[in-house]
Amino acid sequence: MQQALELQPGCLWWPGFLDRAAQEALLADVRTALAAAPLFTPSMPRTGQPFSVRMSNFGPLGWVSDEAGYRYQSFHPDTRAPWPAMPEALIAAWRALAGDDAPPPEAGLINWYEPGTRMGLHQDRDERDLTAPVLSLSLGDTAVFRIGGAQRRDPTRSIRLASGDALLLSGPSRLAFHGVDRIIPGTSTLIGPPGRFNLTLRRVTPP
DNA sequence: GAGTTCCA
DNA sequence: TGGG
Repeated sequence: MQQALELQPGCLWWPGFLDRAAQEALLADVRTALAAAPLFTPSMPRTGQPFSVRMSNFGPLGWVSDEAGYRYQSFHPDTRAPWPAMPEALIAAWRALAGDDAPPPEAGLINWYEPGTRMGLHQDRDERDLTAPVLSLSLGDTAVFRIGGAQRRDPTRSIRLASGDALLLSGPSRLAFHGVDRIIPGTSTLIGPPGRFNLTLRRVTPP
């Protein structure tokens, strides 16, 4: 495995973690899942304003957001069907990068970024278990990703996450604010239409 | 509350 | 393009 870059304590970045063949295989898993659990448009709590990014999920629990709030639930908000199973390749990536003591992931959020979409600076803190790390895998066009500290006012830095890259938020960076400023169309030939899938693996409940 | 832009 |  490649050497990880530690952007800040607990934030590890593996550029090129997945080779092209592994990216293609994982993309096929994503497409299979989306055939059963189509992308949905989340909306903001209280206001109902839609996100620009569309989402789906793998695994027993999926992250959703609507006027009722942010939460994890076992079924698709539109179809009401259970989420597709977590692909073995994602479980293997978790085992390889999250650490031997991390309990298996329960949620595999699929975010689809088209050109012009973004994700504002936020913390991942809807999990009941905030000790397990969060693992992110990128497929397709490069994203301009921004990460700061555990407080919104903390300074931030920007990196470019390319197709096949892995990023882990653990320890002191588990609650780091982060977001996606934009994606850069035409930087990958993996998907076809311009855009980026981000797959985020999380443990939700205490083991 | 993960929505929204702008300035150097 | 980077920063905030």
